[in-house]
Amino acid sequence: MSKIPIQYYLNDDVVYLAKDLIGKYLFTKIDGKRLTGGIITETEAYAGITDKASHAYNNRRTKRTEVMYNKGGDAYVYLCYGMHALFNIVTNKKDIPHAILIRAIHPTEGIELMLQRAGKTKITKEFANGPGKVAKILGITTIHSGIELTNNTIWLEDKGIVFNNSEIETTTRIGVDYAKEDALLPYRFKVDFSIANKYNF
DNA sequence: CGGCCGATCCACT
DNA sequence: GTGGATCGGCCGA
Repeated sequence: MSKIPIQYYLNDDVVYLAKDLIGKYLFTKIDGKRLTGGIITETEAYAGITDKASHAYNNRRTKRTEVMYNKGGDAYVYLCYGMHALFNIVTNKKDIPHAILIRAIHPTEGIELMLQRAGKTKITKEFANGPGKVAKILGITTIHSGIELTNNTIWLEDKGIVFNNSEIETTTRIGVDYAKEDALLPYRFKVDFSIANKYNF
């Protein structure tokens, strides 16, 4: 067990962290018994009060976004389009509302349970390639917003997987056209399914 | 209090 | 590649 410690999440460079999270393991044990998880293969950085794409832009504080102002290492989960839970990791110090959206994983642990949660029978490259799907197969819902990732419900581990820099694609973020010039920032990082797959984790 | 819409996904063509 | 599902959060009145 090599759970990532709280200090990791306090780093003040959210874009660096978003890229560094590629290759880390994300695990959940929602019912306290059964483990599910996989390797993070896609992330997006949301850089706080100066980032027009962030829920915390212009220091906006609401009941929903309040957990983004916690110190790094908490989960921020919110509902999108009325039906999809989206899982984010809060980073940086208290009152600096940075967060990283986990957009895709490469499933490795608890495959049967994850297939069951998704209502699928086999793993394809489409299985865990969107943020709504990731939360669904891991059993994450909005009730988990605000919990600490150093506990045993949702946590990350570093097992030493490092992708080559050339294997990590950097692009603009998805679905943030409303953020105008900030929609052009290179804050999305992803490893293609076929690349993660060839390592045969 | 009413109305708009989103850090999406899937079925269907 | 397109449109419908579906609802909490947010804003303006």
